[in-house]
Amino acid sequence: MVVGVVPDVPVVSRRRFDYTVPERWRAEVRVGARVRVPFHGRRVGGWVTALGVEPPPGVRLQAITGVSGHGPPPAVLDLAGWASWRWALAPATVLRMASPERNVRHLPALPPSSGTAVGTPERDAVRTPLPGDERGGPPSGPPPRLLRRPPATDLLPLVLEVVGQATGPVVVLVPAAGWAVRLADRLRRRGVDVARGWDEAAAGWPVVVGARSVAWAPVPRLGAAVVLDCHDHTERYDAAEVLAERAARDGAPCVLVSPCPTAVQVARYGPAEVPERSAERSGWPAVTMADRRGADPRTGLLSEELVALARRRPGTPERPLVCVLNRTAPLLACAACGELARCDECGRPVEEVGDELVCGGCATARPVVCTACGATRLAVRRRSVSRLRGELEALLGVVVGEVWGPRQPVPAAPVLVGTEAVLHRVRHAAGVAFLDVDQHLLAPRYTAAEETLALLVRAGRLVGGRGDATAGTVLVQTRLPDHTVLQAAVAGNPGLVTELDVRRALSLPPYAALAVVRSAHRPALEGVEVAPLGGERWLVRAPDHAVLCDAVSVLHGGVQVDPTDV
DNA sequence: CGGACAAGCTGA
DNA sequence: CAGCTTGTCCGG
Repeated sequence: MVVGVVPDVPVVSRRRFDYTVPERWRAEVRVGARVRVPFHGRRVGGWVTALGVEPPPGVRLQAITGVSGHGPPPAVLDLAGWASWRWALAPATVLRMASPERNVRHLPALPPSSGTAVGTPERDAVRTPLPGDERGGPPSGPPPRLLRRPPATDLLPLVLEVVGQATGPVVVLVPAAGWAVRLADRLRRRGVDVARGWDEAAAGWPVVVGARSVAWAPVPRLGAAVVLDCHDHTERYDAAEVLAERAARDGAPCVLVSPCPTAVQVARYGPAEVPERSAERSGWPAVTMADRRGADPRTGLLSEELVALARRRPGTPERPLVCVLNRTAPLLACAACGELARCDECGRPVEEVGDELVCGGCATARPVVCTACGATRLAVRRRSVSRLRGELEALLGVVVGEVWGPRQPVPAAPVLVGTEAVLHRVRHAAGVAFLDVDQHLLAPRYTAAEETLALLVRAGRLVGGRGDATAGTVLVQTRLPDHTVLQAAVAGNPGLVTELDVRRALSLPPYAALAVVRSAHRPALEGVEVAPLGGERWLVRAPDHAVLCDAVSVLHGGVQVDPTDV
């Protein structure tokens, strides 16, 4: 018996290596199984991707040295092959995400209430080896649904509805592990059997709930997929897109929900199903703006509106007033009128280089003149974070705690100051104040507007929707009060964000597909546009992902597809 | 990735 | 030319 194995060594995992299987492991060696193999003088892990293969002539095969346990089922192996093409990742990198953290030798029994198994692992299927992006037409299922639901919506009824209608295992993808635990508990209280780990998912539990990696859950064939907060993006790949692709392959219904679907998702899945205007508005938080254009640069972060908010809604350690401030590059503002100095072409902040203002994004240069009032003196708007805490304490007369890192404990204080990470560390807030929301809006990334809206969504969850009488409020301090993201948040209407027009004008996704390649020399790629980004980084642009991914597939590493920091 | 081996550099 | 660094190749 000869099997094809993908070694758990990223650089060589695009190739398949063949091994013989000694008699004692034949029963355990399935497609997807984790095995140990001798490889180039050492032993490494690997995944069986094909059974009964014909080895190339003239190679003397070695035998596998063990079976570690279960691995991803055949459908997930195929999905991993697609994902490694789609995001230019080594197959081993993707397969690790699709494999259990600890070896799983035996699958547990199914829960008693679920009666019959909703999915049985395919034991002897013979699959095409990785990489394998040549796929047959998917079974026709319903098209994915993109639902826009405001931040304060309870999505349990929606999940229960999908679970109730599904004819196979349901995978629910949520944006964070804590959310997954809470949702799973609530589902169990409603009598739903939710898998507690990789092994139970593989055994055929009817519902699997989790963050990112649940997109790779070892379910042989999906009954349905649900993605909550589908706008939430991950670093190397998009888990929501993985799960949607998987549902399409299995002909399963897929529901993607978000308060603020991205422009790319609207282009891919069609316009979102939008709730009634007043219902959506009442699920968004009450957002007020503090226009800081006329503010003194030295007191620019401490507005009257902030003081009023602290008076009106004094925080408690359980429900603090949260102040968000990003520690990023300083911005330039007009010393006379306070207008931010931005690029005429693309609107991003500029830096002073010699006697010119140069755009950090498109490198367009212009003279040092304020476009609003014509003054020629600009002031650096740099923040001293340590000073801010003291100023807030003096101004508000209460203890102010700092939360800057993801690790340190959250201090028990009625007022907290931190970077946007603080929004992930607190569950409830009396109010959230973005002390300088322009830092987020003008971040040098084309997704800055969408990411800022997503931050306002997070803030909205902490304070509650304006339809709730006990809810808090969100304050945004800005010199860009006309920005569509802020207008949309104030109106509780994400439909006001006209991101697609901007993207079309600048040939950005979804009107193009982008990748960043790290290389000392200009990469020689066919059929795509290559432009230098500086610092050994190159921007690759193609009309769509198929062209882009095919082009960069000749490179062996240093490729990031769908980067946001360009 | 990491070992094997070849080609290139250095100092006596 | 030994002894070392750097580069290239390749794995079943």
